[in-house]
Amino acid sequence: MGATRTPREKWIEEGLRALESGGPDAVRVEALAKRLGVTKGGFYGYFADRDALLTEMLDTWERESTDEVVDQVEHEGGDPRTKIQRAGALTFSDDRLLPLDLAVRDWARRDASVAERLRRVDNRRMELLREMIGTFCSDPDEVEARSLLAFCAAIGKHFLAADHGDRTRQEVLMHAADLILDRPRGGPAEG
Amino acid sequence: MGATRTPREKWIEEGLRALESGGPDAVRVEALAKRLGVTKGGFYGYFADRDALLTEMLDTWERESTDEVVDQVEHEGGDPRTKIQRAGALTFSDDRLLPLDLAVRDWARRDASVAERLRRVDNRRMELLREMIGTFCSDPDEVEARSLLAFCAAIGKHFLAADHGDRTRQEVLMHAADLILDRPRGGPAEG
DNA sequence: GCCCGTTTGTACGGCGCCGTATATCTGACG
DNA sequence: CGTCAGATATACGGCGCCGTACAAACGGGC
Repeated sequence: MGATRTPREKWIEEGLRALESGGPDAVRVEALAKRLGVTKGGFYGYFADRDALLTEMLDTWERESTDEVVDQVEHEGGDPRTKIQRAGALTFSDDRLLPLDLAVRDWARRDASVAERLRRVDNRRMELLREMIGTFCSDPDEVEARSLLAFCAAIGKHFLAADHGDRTRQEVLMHAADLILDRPRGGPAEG
Repeated sequence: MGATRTPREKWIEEGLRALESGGPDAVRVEALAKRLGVTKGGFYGYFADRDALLTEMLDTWERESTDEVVDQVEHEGGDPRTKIQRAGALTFSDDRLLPLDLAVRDWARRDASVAERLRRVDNRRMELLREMIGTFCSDPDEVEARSLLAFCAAIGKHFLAADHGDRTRQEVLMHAADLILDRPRGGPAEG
């Protein structure tokens, strides 16, 4: 049988890249093919249509955003606090997951099925935050409020365009983390 | 002269509606025309091209999001704290400005000129937050951190899909506001 | 070297959209 | 009631994309 130059995963990868940089509307079969140095000829052998690709892209994203993060964290070990911080760093690091996360987050505002997936993912992340914050805060209502603030800050900082005078965004965020994590000034930075 | 059935503003309004519900890619001349019960015939009398419409839409948004909010607040009077709270309520109320805000915010991630506009708008809003929070907090670093958190929460809550067990999002947010505004439990809700 | 299934390229019809050119309509005004 | 300017409709060519049909290239097994 002929060698597979452009397998399923390649299309999904390229699709996710397009999603990152241009939203779901930028995921176009012919455009992806061009970027892959191929024509769309092979595409319809793997996917019924464009929607099927979008669905598989979301499957991939959901898996990478939850299971793989959890697996990797569990595999590396460490005390609970370290694990949770590593999970946060993985999820909200600037490399691959974050831009995808922001794109999916916006997409979810316009598509109920995407919103449902995001809900599952966000719930798992909130669970991690509750765990971490629960280690130093006993009031459950306050744990929930602090977790929400931490999550909002982790997401919101990328949707926010304001300046901070002499300070850098990073400095202000560290200070905000001090408030959320209820620790004196200048603690270690969060993810 | 013939009566103007579909003046400039109608196109901009409809364009903003499309932006809200489908992002910038959903702003299509012929689609807008159909929703207005017209053909695109008249459109190119008002606008050079589709980009010109997008620019004017952003002009309108920027004006409504800043000047008009400020004017309206100043006009109604009240003590400073009330004014600032009203500004927040206007900006982050759920009717018209908010969905538009979220759409522009996402758009800004992919278009530098939109990002520049958003920066101007966000800076004005941050200024209001600093003022409000400065009324009860004297440390400037802390004012900045709390303002950022408040802003992130106001934006982030709409991009967040997590549940909160028995609590409602609103309850958790009120609790979070207590933390940000450094007040004992159960203070009045923020916008 | 030759089948044969798989993968890829090419060609096609259709659609929705952009922007232009030109025809038609409409209301104000004389 | 006609005229005229501006607003709108219609028609057009072009483009990029979708999904299908079919033809060409490729590589393993014989």
